[in-house]
Amino acid sequence: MSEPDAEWQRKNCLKCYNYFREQERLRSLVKLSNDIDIDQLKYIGGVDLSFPLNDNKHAVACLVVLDYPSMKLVHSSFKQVVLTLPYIPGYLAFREVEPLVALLKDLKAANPDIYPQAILVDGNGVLHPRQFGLACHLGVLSDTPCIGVAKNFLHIPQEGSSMEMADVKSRCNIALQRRGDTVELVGSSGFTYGVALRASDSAKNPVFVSQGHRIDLPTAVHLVLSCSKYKNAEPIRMADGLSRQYIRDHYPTS
DNA sequence: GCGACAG
DNA sequence: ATCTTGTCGC
Repeated sequence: MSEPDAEWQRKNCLKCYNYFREQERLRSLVKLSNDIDIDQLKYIGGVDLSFPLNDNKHAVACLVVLDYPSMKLVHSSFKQVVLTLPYIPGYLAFREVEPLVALLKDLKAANPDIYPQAILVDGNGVLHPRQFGLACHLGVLSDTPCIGVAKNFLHIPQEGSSMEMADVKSRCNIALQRRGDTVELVGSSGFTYGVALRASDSAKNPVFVSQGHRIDLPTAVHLVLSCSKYKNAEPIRMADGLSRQYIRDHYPTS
């Protein structure tokens, strides 16, 4: 069963708001060189949103800060969100980025000492049709180093067979044998979108790591791996779990 | 026209 | 994204 008016809604949103052009404008502000010195890293952030069941109007955004490298939780904050847009592949940031920027801004004002030197974002960075996913968007708007960590592969239309889902999957099945193994995601244009990373021995499926802002790819991969006990890196697992907990406690069961 | 598509 | 229990393996 498909959803005919989801398609209708998608096309109208794009026409009305020119999100495509907005991404192309902000893309020029992304910095792909490295600002992170892992030896000096003290705090690492994680962000995520959770949604109540049978409710497409509300969500809860969560920011966590963990001590590095102990991965102990040192901060968590939440923001309730009223959603205005549907989820559209390639335009996730327009649905999620604003509350995340607000949470970061509030933390910087209230407790600058624990403001994270880097943030892991649930979604993609430059692994994106216009090389400007949520992790880039959040990084640019907050001027904070960000890394995209996605649990699923986002299809990149114009980049040939090496970036097709079937091809990526088969390459991963062959190359990703144990924790730390990676597969490079390079398009026919020569652009490196990111890597598929096996973050734990027990998780067969990889995460997709890409540069968001002010970080290079090797540093990003190293950092994600060093935060990973399971498939999902601890900062993201924590933000995911706590925002879900918040939903349970603040919204009626449907 | 259909398919493919982070969360 | 969201629902859901136990269960298999180290």
